[in-house]
Amino acid sequence: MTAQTAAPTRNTVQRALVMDAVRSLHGTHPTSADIYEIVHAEHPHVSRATVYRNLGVLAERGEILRVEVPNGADRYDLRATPHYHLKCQACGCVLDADMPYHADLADELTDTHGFRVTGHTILFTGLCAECRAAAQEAAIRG
Amino acid sequence: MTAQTAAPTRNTVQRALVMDAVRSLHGTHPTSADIYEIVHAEHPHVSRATVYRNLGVLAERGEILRVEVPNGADRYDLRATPHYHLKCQACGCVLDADMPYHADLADELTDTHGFRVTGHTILFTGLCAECRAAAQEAAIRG
DNA sequence: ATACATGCAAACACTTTGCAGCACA
DNA sequence: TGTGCTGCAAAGTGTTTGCATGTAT
Repeated sequence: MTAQTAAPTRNTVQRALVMDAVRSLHGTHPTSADIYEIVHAEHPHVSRATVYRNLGVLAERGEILRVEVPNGADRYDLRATPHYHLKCQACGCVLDADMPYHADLADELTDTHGFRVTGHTILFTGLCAECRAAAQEAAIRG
Repeated sequence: MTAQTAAPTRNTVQRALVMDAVRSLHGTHPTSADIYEIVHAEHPHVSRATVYRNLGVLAERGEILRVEVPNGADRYDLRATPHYHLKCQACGCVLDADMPYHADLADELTDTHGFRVTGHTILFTGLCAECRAAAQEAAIRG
């Protein structure tokens, strides 16, 4: 095992701005676009590429959590402990799931075909409260 | 409840070709690109849009299963019973997980915030056998 | 006959990248 | 003072859509 070279990082203003934006949007599972808008509103010179790059760096460092959503933009959050998510099929919003984390879920795998499992995600799908209400409205009107 | 209008579908040659391609690739979790290539090789006039549209129709009808993979192309398979998947972080390949389906997993949710859960997916991540071997090779060489 | 389906190309959403200049350590 | 970072724009990937034409029922 060679010495793990620490990821070289500089503390740039832009990086701090991205981190601040994520912090300020804590709990809303913002997309990179949301974060870009926050940062860009105050500092118009900051580019989208920089936001993406810094979100990547911060996620790699474990300072923020990247939630990869199928068929939708990646979302970010401060919460670094593993947990699951709910995604609305209608509006695409994402919520944290209030449910214990199954750290040993991979133990249930009977045959991994040589695969080395390092983690897992669970995504619940359905309709959020708002979209459920909207759907009901629409049903009533025919 | 108004009568559920059956999804109108015609049995076109193109639809059959897409279905055949999925069948022939059963077990490999092909992407839409894989399926398009198969179909297009034999029938060059078939367009990408048609393949996408038909994959959508077939998935909606339940004849095939759409596996939505975060940060990667959607994959399709014949197997219609719900099950979980393994995704290699290095090469992006997808395998079926040999693991019982937790039909009542959503019961563990203690607070759904008004969300009506209709389903869930579990995606295990890690390294497939091939990429594991490749990584080891690389480590030995330094 | 008439919708649904097709083919084409353009648009779309999200993300990455090449490159020249800048600035943190 | 050098390498990591930035901004810009362009390219890349995967998918959808507008529209005129075709075809299954």
